[in-house]
Amino acid sequence: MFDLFHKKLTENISITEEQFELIKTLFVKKKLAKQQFLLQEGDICRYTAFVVKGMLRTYSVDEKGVEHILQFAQEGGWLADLYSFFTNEPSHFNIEALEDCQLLLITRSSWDLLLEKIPALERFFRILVQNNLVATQRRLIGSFSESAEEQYVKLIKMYPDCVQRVPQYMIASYLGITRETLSRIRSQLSVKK
Amino acid sequence: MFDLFHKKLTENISITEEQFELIKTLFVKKKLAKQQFLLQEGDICRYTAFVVKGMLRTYSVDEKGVEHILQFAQEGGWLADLYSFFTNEPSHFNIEALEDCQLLLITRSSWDLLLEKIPALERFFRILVQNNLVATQRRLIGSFSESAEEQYVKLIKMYPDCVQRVPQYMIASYLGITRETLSRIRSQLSVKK
DNA sequence: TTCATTTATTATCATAGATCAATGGAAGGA
DNA sequence: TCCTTCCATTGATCTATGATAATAAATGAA
Repeated sequence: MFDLFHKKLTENISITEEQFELIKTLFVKKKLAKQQFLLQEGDICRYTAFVVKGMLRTYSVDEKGVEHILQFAQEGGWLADLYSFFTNEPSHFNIEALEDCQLLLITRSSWDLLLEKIPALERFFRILVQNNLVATQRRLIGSFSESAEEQYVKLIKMYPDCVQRVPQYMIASYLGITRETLSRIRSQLSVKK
Repeated sequence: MFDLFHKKLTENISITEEQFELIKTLFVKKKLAKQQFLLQEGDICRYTAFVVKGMLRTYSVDEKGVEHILQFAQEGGWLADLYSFFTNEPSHFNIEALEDCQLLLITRSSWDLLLEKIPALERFFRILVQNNLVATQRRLIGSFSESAEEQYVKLIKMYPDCVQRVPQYMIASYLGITRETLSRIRSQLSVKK
């Protein structure tokens, strides 16, 4: 249960055995069945989640009712609406399990306590957020400078496993295009080969 | 010189007088004339900059030679290619002064030293990066769900001062549209009123 | 002030991707 | 197994924005 968790934590910072014991006590195990929600629009994001097993998506729904996927998270990844988590404002996002999931959750108050006891974790989360920022910036610039086909090809190369596990229409939503357009792109690509 | 800097630092964390003296010694004053570069594509990003006075843009140039603006920074803002700064990989971005600027720069080694001495700063930068992430996520989702006109109107509302100080074609580049399209949008908006 | 350069506007035409609609497959529940 | 629902594909339009080009306006240097 905690193997992957420990591995990910110690990739960027070093923590003692004792510290890890404390960390373990503050994270809560949680199972989520496929299609269940960890967070729903309008609710306050109470948890930051580490994914032990399974896959989830964070998405929002616009005024026309169209879904836009902000991110997928797989084993070893982290999930939360950080804005809502830190401000206690209602979230605009939904977090939904795409498969049966095992998660480790931490509340805001446990989080504060934890950082008080283990300041090194502050760095860990900064790096996490920073990597996320860099990836999001690249995605934004990519959406400006690349065609839908280029973005799709890049996505398959970067996250081949993720693309496998997720229905096409969610890939389309992640790329900011319609499922019809993605379908056309795919058929064009298969002709090219 | 350090007034705004001190104000911004103490907005999110508390630091002692003594600590602030240390911080001051590690930031270097730098003037940049309009059109000068703090960072050029291919170079390693050696500094994280705080903007005391003036305005700058971070942008990249795609294969077709088109510029895409990642962000503007004004008084009180921070600038760097974080990826390059932390990995020492060559940057894909340019950072250019749009006006005569006064900056406070810190190098990576000073930064490491500083965080060692004042761990609370780790939190400060996490919050900074986190706010940037939230803003970038919103911009990304906005580019999926809103028309160019909607995005432009929103931008004027959010950063009216910034839009004033910057030429139209850079606003267009920031929005991911051409200057011609922005021009059309503006003339349509002026008719509507 | 004048000239050169940069920036903004406007018009026309081209196109990537959206929208609407119909069909065929695949998957999950009874 | 059948049936329902969801998902992917394909075709026929439509539309927002891009590309190109010409001109006008603004800016800055001499």
